Amino acid sequence: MPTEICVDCPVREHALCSSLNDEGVIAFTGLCQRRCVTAGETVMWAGDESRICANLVSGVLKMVAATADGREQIVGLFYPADFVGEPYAEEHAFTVTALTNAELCTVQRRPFEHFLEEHARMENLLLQRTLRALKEARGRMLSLARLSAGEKVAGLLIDMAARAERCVRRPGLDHPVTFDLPMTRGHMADVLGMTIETVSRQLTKLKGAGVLALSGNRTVTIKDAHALRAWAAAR
Amino acid sequence: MPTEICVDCPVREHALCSSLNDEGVIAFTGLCQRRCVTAGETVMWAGDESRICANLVSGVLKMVAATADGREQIVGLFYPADFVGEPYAEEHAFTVTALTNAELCTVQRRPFEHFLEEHARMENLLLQRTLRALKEARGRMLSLARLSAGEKVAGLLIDMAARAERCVRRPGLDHPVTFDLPMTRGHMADVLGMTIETVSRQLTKLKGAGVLALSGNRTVTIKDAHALRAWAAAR
DNA sequence: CTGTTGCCTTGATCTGAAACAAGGACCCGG
DNA sequence: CCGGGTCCTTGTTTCAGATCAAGGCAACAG
Repeated sequence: MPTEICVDCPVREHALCSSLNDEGVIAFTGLCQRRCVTAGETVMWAGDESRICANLVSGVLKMVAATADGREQIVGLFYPADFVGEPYAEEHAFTVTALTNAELCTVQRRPFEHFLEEHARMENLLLQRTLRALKEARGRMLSLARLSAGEKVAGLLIDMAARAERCVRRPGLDHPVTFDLPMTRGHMADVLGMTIETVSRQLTKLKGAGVLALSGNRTVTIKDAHALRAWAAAR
Repeated sequence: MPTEICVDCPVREHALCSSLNDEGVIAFTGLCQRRCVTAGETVMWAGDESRICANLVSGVLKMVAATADGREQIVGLFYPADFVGEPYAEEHAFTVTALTNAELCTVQRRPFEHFLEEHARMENLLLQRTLRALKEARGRMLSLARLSAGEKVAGLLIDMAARAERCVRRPGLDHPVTFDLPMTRGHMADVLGMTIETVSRQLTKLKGAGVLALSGNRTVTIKDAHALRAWAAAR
């Protein structure tokens, strides 16, 4: 039977742990440690020794790549149940920072690698997730390199809406949908490889075209999902 | 003892197969089939069912992502010993095409997935390689989104020189090094998210600055590796 | 109530790279 | 030797998005 730390875990069915039987969960729990971080706190620093990995329990994290002179690019976002960290790497290549308050279930990297050896189903699930993350990263390379500002913003809105929807409603992105952006304009710019000003202008343009309504800085209503998709594909 | 197909395999020590003992190699060989492709031939089509995976034996392949209206971005290059394909995916997300004549050692996807289950060391090696590919893809996201044309070209030259060097000489990228570019200007542009013209102009600029010498379309001499690195980091 | 701070919008200007256009070098087949 | 590819370079023009600059607005502390 799973130990106490896990019984009320909100991501028990979705995180890597879902690959384990009760016995496995008990063994894994012995290696894990819960950790809470506050918004803005950095969990892993690029260049530091890769000592821990983690399953994200709640909150949102960003992974940031940076040039020597300080230009930054968000190269990954992590949501609850996602796996974070770089097993088999000696040091972290990127910095991981909390966008919101967050809760992590951390494991030491070495013991985790060893644990994988003995739990093939978890290793396999990690492989499948890594392959999916790789596919997603490649898709984003296309987007960063070849889409216009308008396409990028529209695409990101669709992604975020889908993710927000999945939490509250069944899928199907049609007819007015209202949700809160999980990030600031600045973070959107960092994800899309643009500047804050350009993101803001594109949102204003979308509003002017009657595709969106904006209220406050964070709340968005998609008034015309069809038009938004067209915008994402062609503008 | 490995079967005939493998005894003279040039990547036997570097491909996924290196994780197998002789027994494993024999079993794996039973699933494999050699296939030769000519430059320009497409090996996997985006949208097609994912039916095969492969180890690249010789040659170079590109993986291309494309928008609906035809804009393209190379999201990965494959060199000998690299693993190509999308296990656990129902269909290919990207198109893979040979840049040069190439030789592949192909496996049916399903039997391969099944084989992995029974050969944990190969699965683990694939996991490690996938993690490394993911890290590389993320690094390229930074480059695509935030570097200038000059930085991108200089960086790619350094990468290609390092890869060429590794084949002929010991590492150490100092003092004049001459090598052949493994791709056209057009491919460089597709990798870097730019146009042919801009690539060409940057090379001309590098030549003018005395950092490079160009002879013919493909042959490059790095005359000042230090300056080239500076160019990659700052221009 | 007021000053501060963080986040967002909007306007004006600038600029790097794309787009467009023309021509050169090389290769190959006939 | 010629004609037609393919690939590369170079010049000119154009434009999307960056940069610079100025406020607006809400939340919050004092």
